Amino acid sequence: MFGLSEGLVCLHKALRDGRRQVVKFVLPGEFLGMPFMELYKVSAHAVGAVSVCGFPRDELRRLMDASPGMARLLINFAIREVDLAQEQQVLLANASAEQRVGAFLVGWHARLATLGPVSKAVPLPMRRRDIADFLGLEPETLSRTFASLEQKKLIRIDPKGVTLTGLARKDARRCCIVPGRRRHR
Amino acid sequence: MFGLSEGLVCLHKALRDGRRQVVKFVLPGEFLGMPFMELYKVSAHAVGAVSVCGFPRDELRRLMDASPGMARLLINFAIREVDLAQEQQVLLANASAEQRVGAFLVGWHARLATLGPVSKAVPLPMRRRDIADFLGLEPETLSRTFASLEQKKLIRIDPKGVTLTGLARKDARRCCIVPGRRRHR
DNA sequence: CGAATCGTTGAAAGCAGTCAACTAGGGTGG
DNA sequence: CCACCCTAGTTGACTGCTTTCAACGATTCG
Repeated sequence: MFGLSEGLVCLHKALRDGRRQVVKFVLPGEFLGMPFMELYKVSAHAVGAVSVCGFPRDELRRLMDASPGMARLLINFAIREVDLAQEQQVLLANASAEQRVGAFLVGWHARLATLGPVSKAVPLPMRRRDIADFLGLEPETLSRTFASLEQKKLIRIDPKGVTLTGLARKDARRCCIVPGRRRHR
Repeated sequence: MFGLSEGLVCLHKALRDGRRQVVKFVLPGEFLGMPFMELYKVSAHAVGAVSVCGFPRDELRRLMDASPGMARLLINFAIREVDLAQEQQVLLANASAEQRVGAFLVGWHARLATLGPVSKAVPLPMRRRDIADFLGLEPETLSRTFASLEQKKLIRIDPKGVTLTGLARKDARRCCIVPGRRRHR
């Protein structure tokens, strides 16, 4: 099991036909995968330089056997993972391209905010294809959606990221939970 | 935390606009939700008659504190949950309607097989809307896809289920992992 | 038997995917 | 330092799958 101390890692599943499903973007302070997963069913690639921190499985197991608190910690981590995955299911199954992108940008901004103070300028170090594969879209559609959001004055496209000028937390909720209908019109 | 001893339960998230995302169908012998999840973020409704078996949280915690094996058991359960959810992500993000339905039928058949001997006749006790919400489709699309699969002699539509006449395990793989392209044509 | 819901079928529209061409950016070598 | 190349990203045109709206059968339950 590994933890990420610096950089950005992209966890994905290869679909054997060349397409990929990006499962998660891992930020510093988060775990790469689940502990004790015998056979990792996801691959990982670094976005830029990273430094990781390994926990030997045996040692982790000893720690867990010794202190029940450790076990509960890992279970709570697992619960959050499940919840995240299910929220992503909701997004992938029910949201339009614009809703997916909006929810991603707001969520990404919120996650970066947990690492330290951030401005409205949101860096996007990963490739367009990574974001597209995360959202279940094609890079072309992602690009078009960015352009559309910029025309609506909701974002501004920067060299290596975007600036949020109209999207707010509520928009994330609106994107994945609420709005009047689903997709289309 | 609850376990299901008889019947079928449908776990879903309500999206506040009337739509739902069905997260999982729970079969006898499986858990409803995750242990220790403070606030369940999914709802559940029974499909037909069910009998559940409750585990008081405190007792479960004592059990876990007492035996490290118990903790590992729960973590392994959580890992499977995460993997299941991620596989579903792959399906929702990348598969066509036909692939989703095919993968669902094969997977459902396989899960029923773990409960006891089953024939090629697969019962579908849940409503069409439940299946549709699970697969991220509309009931109309699901119905059309069923009809299309029947015309291709891959299934036969029975009164309360379907009979698999051409779908095999490999088709599930083909549906969620392989084929030449993605959706469309 | 009637009513209400569920499921199916039909027709039309829209969003995203595909294919293709073009632009921008980054890195390398001359 | 500039020219070149290669990749990433954008934009355009078009196809088509899925959704939407609507009406029609089927089933279940009172």
